[in-house]
Amino acid sequence: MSSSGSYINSLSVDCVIFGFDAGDLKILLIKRKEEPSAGMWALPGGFVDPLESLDHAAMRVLEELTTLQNIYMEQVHTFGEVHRYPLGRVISVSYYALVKISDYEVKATSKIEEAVWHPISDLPALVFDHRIILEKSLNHLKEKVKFHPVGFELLPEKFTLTELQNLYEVILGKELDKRNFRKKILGMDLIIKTSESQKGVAHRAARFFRFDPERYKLLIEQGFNFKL
Amino acid sequence: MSSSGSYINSLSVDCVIFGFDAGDLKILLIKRKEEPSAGMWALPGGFVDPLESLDHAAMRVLEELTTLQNIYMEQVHTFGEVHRYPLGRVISVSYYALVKISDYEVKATSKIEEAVWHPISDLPALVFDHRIILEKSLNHLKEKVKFHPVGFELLPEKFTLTELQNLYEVILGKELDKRNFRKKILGMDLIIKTSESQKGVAHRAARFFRFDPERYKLLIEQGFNFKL
DNA sequence: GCAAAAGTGTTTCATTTACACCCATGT
DNA sequence: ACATGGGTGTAAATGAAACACTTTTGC
Repeated sequence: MSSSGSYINSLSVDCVIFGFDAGDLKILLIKRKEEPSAGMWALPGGFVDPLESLDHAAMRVLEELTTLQNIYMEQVHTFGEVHRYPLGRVISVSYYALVKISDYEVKATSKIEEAVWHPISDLPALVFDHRIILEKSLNHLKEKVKFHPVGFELLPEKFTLTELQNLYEVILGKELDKRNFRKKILGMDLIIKTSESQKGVAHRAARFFRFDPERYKLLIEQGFNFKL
Repeated sequence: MSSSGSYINSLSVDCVIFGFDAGDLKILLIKRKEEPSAGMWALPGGFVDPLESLDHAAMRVLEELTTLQNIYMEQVHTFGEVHRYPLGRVISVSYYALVKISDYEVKATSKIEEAVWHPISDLPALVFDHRIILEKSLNHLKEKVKFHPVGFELLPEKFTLTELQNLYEVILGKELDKRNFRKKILGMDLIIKTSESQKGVAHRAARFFRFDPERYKLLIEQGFNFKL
């Protein structure tokens, strides 16, 4: 074992921020303004302050960028290859976040850097090992949605069943049967029919539903397991 | 966002080393000889050297302790609460490892510290936040075994179906039906019947089986999904 | 009235669960 | 001969998958 001495390292967090819009899963990237790799696209990130936790640092990065709060966020993996960053050794703890783009677009005041949503099906080259970080988060998300109702974090408060189905189809990368999907999701008793419907659409208006987190907590306590 | 400056942190890895023996899931703990908390039980761990990756550091800690190599190991989570360690800020990246205790007991030359297997059902108090680190790894393991054939990493090369079933029962924390278990596991075509059987047991001798990793790779390529 | 998406049940098939007795070995 | 764990199949219930037509709305 090493002596009890400490080593100097830089510690950063990088955030993979997922959104869902126009039928596409997207992530928020910033265009770097500083060297190294100025002008290239990168995951939003920053150094961890000496007196903040990792979770706090990740939240801070996200809030500074989007002005959003109460975002679903989870640590994914820590990247510590010696030469992953060209100017010295930097350890990066990655987080992924799920945001409702509809909220974001209203409030965004991205102070620092140019932040743009990119569809995951068409991503630019990323700096350093950010592509790998992204892939790891994406895989994590794909596994997560199968057994936890996190998909709702990506949709507006009120959504149609078709929107929900599209979301799952995009994340899981496969088509789902409409009737089976509705049967299953409604049978779980997790989403509630609202009194509102779409307006001004050139077809039969779809009913809006909303997720019921209280009900979910209760079901969990009773041993319920979400399974898509 | 912070300026591009770096911050000084200590970075360590802590290993949750699982073993299975006498029908019990166990973890390997060391008795600390240094302050702080000398004499208390702790997860094996150590500082990350400036020129080694995180994975390398974790492997090194494990090999120094057990002299084992080619161990199944996986990063779980990074703990970064500001005051988790009393003498200063230390970030800890946790890993879990699965070892075959039967191998270990032959080769062990634990050089540094007293290392003892403790059944998870009866653990001593642990230093710092090691209890939380352990719990997180245990939960991770519980989820992992359901969908990945990692249980075999905890058993000897050759094992009986009853041993395998006991292992799963202990990890999952519930009883399994003998006939259904055998039907399912044999139906996957992942384990091979050897020509050997138990000897000297006071009942009908059980057949030994072994896991076939080549076969598993092949099945994976064909889209097979392990599911217990 | 036509284009476009919403909404709705039944049948078939696959998977999971429940369950009980005979077999081989050592003492 | 008895105690101990090894080994085996079938039937019922549950869950998953396949599948087509009617409804509502805007143009």
